[in-house]
Amino acid sequence: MMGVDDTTSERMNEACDYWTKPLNPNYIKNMWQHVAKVQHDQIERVSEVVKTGQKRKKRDEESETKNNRVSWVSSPELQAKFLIAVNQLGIEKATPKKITELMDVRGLETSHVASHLQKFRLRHFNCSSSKKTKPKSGRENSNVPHESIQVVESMPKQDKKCDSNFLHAQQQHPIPMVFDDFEVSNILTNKTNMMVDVSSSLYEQAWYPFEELGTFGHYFD
DNA sequence: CGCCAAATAT
DNA sequence: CATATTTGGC
Repeated sequence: MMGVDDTTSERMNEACDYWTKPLNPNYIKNMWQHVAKVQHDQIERVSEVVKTGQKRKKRDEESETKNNRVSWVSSPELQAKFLIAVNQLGIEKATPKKITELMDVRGLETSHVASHLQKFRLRHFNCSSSKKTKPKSGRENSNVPHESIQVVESMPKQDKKCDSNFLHAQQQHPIPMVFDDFEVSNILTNKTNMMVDVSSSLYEQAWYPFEELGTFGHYFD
C-alpha cells in the first residue's frame, strides 16, 4: 500500500507494507530482498524429507529406513529446490544424479529424483505439445491442461543479501528458465511460502501471493 | 472404483 | 539413465 504520508489507517492492515510517496526504488529492492531471503531460508530449512507414513506415530522412527516415500506435493521447498536445480542445469541436461547433488537434501536419493523427473518431463512434454498441436477453440484449457510457463527473469539481481544460490540460479540465466506450471502454482500458493520472520515483532503473518490475503504482515527493513 | 504421485522393475 | 509398470493413498 502507498500513501502521501505516514498517517495510519485501518486499511493498512490489508497491506504487506506501507510506502510513502514518492516511490523510492529502495522500497522495491527491499521487498525483493525480503522475499528472496525468506524463500531461501525456507529452502535451507529443509533437512528432512517428508514421509508419508504419517499415520503411525512419529515416535516409532526405527522403521524409518523402510517406507519412506517422498512427498513432493506437500513440500514446496523440495519442489523449489528441484526447479532451481533443473533450471540451473538446463532442462535438457538435467539428469537425476546431478539434480540430486544440486538439491543436497538429506535423505533424498537419486531414485526419488529420477521418479519425480519422469513425471516432470511427462507433464512438461504434454503441456508444450498440446500448445502446438491443439490451437483449438480459445476457452478450453483454463483448468486441467496446464501449460508450462517461461520465466525469463524473476528477481532483481544485485542484492548481496540474496543468497548465493539464488544469485547463482538467476545470474546463470540458462534462459529462458522453464518451469512446470503445476509445481510453480503449488509453490506460489502454499501457505508456508513467503513466510515472515517470527523473530521480529513486525512480521506477524505471511502474505500469500496470488491469493486472497487472509492475514497480513510486514517485511524486513 | 478411478486417478495419479511415487516407487519399483525392466 | 530412460522408460514401463506396479503400488498405494485418497
